[in-house]
Amino acid sequence: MVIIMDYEVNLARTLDCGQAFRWTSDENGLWSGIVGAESLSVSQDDLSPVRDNEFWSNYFDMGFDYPGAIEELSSTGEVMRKAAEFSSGIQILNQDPWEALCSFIISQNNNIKRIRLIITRLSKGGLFPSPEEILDIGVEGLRELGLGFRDRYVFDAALKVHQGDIDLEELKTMDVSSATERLKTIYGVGDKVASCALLYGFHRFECFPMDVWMKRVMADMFDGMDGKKLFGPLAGLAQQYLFFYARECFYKEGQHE
DNA sequence: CACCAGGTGGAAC
DNA sequence: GTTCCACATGGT
Repeated sequence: MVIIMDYEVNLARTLDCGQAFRWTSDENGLWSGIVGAESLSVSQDDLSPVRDNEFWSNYFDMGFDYPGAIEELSSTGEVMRKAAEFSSGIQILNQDPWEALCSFIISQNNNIKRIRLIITRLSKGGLFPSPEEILDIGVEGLRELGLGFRDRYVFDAALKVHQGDIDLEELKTMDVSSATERLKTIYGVGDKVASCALLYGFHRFECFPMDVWMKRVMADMFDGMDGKKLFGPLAGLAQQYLFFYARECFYKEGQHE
């Protein structure tokens, strides 16, 4: 028996689940953001600006078969089925690779609120700075923007991209393990940041970022199993669902104790 | 005023 | 190989 679940993009979940850091909503549920040189305001009630525009349709990953993916992930067990159902509507955004890389470098040993704060300051309300602009800001300038000890990390990423040691276009064509190793040559980029950059900036769904939350999830809900092996080509999506489910339900106060 | 946050590099064992 | 720790800074 095939169970068809009704699927609808959930704008708030998609933009506020911790994969992107530059979207804000007003009290009426109007979401505004800037991607590259494009800006958009959109609401759950009217997603047509997304559906009818090639750029935004791609950004919101409208071409991917989420209902099918949910069905496939659900077959791995009841916990995953529940998490996918709870998180249904979250799309994995096709973010700018450079911005995603920087954003997740900044995310380390940091909280989401302050990650947003720093990225907003870096962007000065407009475009996210290019590698060259980061170099121009300089390590001291980055420190003044509140990056803390991550200033050197972002600077080194900018330097390596600028010099061509890291070729973002080439990364798109490389297999995941090679791309991971390449990204890890950046000072301050380890397995977790590399996998976030590849998942959110390069749409590599087999990446399974292991942060403190996902370590808890795999230990508590999956008997310490390897998420990458368990969820395979859809591991990244599974991770996003489980991350959201963990934070908003499973470990939330008053739930499951 | 302590303690924490979508980790990582480096030293010590 | 593994474990421990400093790292800046804004929020609670």
